[in-house]
Amino acid sequence: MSATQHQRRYSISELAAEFDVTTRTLRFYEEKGLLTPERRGRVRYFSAADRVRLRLILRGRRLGLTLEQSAEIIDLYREPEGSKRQLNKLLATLAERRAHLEQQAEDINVTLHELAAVERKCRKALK
Amino acid sequence: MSATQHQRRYSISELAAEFDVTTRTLRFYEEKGLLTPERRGRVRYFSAADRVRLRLILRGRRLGLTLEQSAEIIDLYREPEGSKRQLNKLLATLAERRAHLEQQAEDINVTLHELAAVERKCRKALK
DNA sequence: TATTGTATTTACGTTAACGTCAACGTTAGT
DNA sequence: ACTAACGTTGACGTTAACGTAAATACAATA
Repeated sequence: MSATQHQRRYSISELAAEFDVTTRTLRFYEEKGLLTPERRGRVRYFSAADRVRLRLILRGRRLGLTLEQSAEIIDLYREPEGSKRQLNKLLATLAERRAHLEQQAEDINVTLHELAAVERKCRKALK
Repeated sequence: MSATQHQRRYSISELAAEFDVTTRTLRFYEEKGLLTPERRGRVRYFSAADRVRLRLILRGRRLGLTLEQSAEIIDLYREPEGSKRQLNKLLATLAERRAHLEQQAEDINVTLHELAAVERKCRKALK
């Protein structure tokens, strides 16, 4: 099925260091069901899939999303399945998310322009 | 100096309704020093300047900023003044903010593309 | 064997950004 | 005078997203 499977696993501190978060954060995300590391004994080992999910979670965090919202988005990434009704609901959710993101993009644009204006004034004042 | 001065004032519920926030929120923002309504007796009356600040705060909120961060940004909008050292520090702050915003913009772009891919799959599955 | 390093669970603490009463005052209309 | 609508000041409650500390386990190493 799949090509060369890299069965690479990550210890909690490894993953924490790579993404610059604490181990507490990773355990917390597991507690919330966002990460599902394998256990060897009591010790956690995170998979490549966990790593991807973590990346998505942190991206959401940078955008000011709650964990629940990030979880919802990650959920969207699964193969779209289900009844016609379910698929339509999924489309609606996607539209909502997009609207949010576009609003944010607009906010960013406006702010960047305003900050640029401040910067010009500032440079002018420096001369 | 200034042109026709609209000395329009806003009651707390007026402003709350316009921006779709609660009065509690506005009082909270005042408490935090982000809004400084005039008082007639005990009653608050918000100025056009307050209205602008509120707009900025809410924009920041949509971007996931804390009130403190929004306050900092609003602060940047005052006339750039002070020593050369102060101006340089201001420039540094501006650069920081811009970096953040550009990171967010990038995150949004990536996410939008990913969601678009999901949407395509979804529409395909609907046929 | 003792220490160091890394991991675990449990559990209480913290901060931001409000929500939610409670008790009360003022003004306009009936 | 009574009610309704709108305002006020406390002050305690709530939720998310971790921080932090305590007690414990296990492995490698000096």
